[in-house]
Amino acid sequence: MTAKAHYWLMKSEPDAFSIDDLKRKGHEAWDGVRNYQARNFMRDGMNVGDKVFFYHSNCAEPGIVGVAEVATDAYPDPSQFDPKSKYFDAASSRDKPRWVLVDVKFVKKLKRTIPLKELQSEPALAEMALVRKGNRLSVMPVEAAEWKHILGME
DNA sequence: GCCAACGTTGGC
DNA sequence: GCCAACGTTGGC
Repeated sequence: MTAKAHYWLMKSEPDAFSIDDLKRKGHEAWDGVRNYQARNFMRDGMNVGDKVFFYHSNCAEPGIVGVAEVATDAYPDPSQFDPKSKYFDAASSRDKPRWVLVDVKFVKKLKRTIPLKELQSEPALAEMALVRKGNRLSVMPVEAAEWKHILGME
């Protein structure tokens, strides 16, 4: 794993866990990721201190609402071992955990939501996975130039 | 709530 | 290893 700093975007449904929840709690174990690509980004790409855009999905105004920071290295997601959890995975074992998570901590709320619509209309962001049709990744990398550009839209 | 897009599963 | 069926995501 390289020590290169990365930027990321992580999606959450505000009904389940919003930027205000993160602000109130200060930090959160980002459990429930059950997609291999998203897992690999957390496991192989993330470093403590990396900055993360917090994105609200599946809501009235989807968009980027805040900034968080990676607070831990990846470790096994405990919910995969809990038969009562909706994230339980019977095919995973403690010896060979299939799913990992990182903790994220609150950095700030943006002054306003930057709506998906605006992100889609920015030529500088056309390459982002987020704005491409049909994308469903819940954890994705963001280029440094894209990061700066988006912060400039606040 | 609808449905398009996409990942995963499982029959063959 | 193909691919149809199925489940999930997420914008609208």
